[in-house]
Amino acid sequence: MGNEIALFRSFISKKGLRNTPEREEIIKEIFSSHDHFDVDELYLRLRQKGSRVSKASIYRNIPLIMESCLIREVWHEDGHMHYEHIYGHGHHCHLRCIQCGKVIEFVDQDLFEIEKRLGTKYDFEILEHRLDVIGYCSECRQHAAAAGDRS
Amino acid sequence: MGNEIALFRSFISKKGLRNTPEREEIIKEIFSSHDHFDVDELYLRLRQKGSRVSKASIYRNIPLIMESCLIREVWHEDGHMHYEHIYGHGHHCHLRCIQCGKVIEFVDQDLFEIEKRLGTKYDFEILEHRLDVIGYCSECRQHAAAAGDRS
DNA sequence: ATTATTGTTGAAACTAAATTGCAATAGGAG
DNA sequence: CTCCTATTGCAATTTAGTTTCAACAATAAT
Ligand SMILES: [Mn+2]
Ligand SMILES: [Mn+2]
Ligand SMILES: [Zn+2]
Ligand SMILES: [Zn+2]
Repeated sequence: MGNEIALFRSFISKKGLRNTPEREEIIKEIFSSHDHFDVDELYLRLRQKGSRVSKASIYRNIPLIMESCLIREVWHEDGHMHYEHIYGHGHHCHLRCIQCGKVIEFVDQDLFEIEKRLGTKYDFEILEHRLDVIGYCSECRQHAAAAGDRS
Repeated sequence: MGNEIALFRSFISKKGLRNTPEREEIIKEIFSSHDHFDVDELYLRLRQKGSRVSKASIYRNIPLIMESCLIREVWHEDGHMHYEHIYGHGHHCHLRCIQCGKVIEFVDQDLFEIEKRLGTKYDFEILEHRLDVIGYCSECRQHAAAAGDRS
């Protein structure tokens, strides 16, 4: 999978916009890792590799990368937005540890049933669902138990 | 239901904090409507009723009101956080129209099954789930169809 | 190849949400 | 009532995100 660049290039061209080295650097850096990311992190990663791309350019290009369906917003945390890949990643939801921040991705077919049921009941044309399940992972629960904080 | 005030009062006392007229005004105003709300809106509602409570006090008290389980964060939209009642409101999820902003609250028992399944599979102690289902409501779909935008 | 058009860039200014420092005030325990 | 210290309003600050602007560069036309 190194197709993101080509896809984004053609998306940009089709919109009558221009392919620039900055756009290439940004999209490459985003897809150089499979993790969830945020703007600041991405900016630092680019800088560390010697790129001179500005934060303004990242902020300006993220909406385009979302529009091209390569990434999407996942959650707003610590005062800023976080993103993840869509391309090459398939639909999934998140199980998150409130203590250590661990994230587990999962897919549950029943959610599509629920979606369908809701669409019928409330006469909605449903585009997507986002389920976040939050709690304590096994490590964090063990630590808490050892410390005697919770049951 | 006018019990929120008493509950918050005793929560504040138990924490060794102080009950003030500002806290009373804020909690009363929050529970004077059943709608989702944000800080600015709440501030304006208070001012219109002649309250002199500052925004800083609202920002300082919202975390306490959340800690007392009377309200919670629902979603971050238009650059700021939105909240909703928990007390007197029961757990529910949201179906939202991406076009007009309409929000429908629903409860689906299958979600608790999914929760349970995930807890077992990934060894998590689950605290809660949040499901947002987004799409177009029937009115918005009709308008779009009339305008010939989508199928 | 040259030129014209116009989208893109980095830097800096700006906006708005949320937080914090501070001096004045006021709960509430004793 | 007295004292201790939490809370308040205000203003300053911080930070995410947007916008302005002049220099630049991708692309199409000539
Ligand atoms: Mn993910
Ligand atoms: Mn709700
Ligand atoms: Zn954990
Ligand atoms: Zn609608």
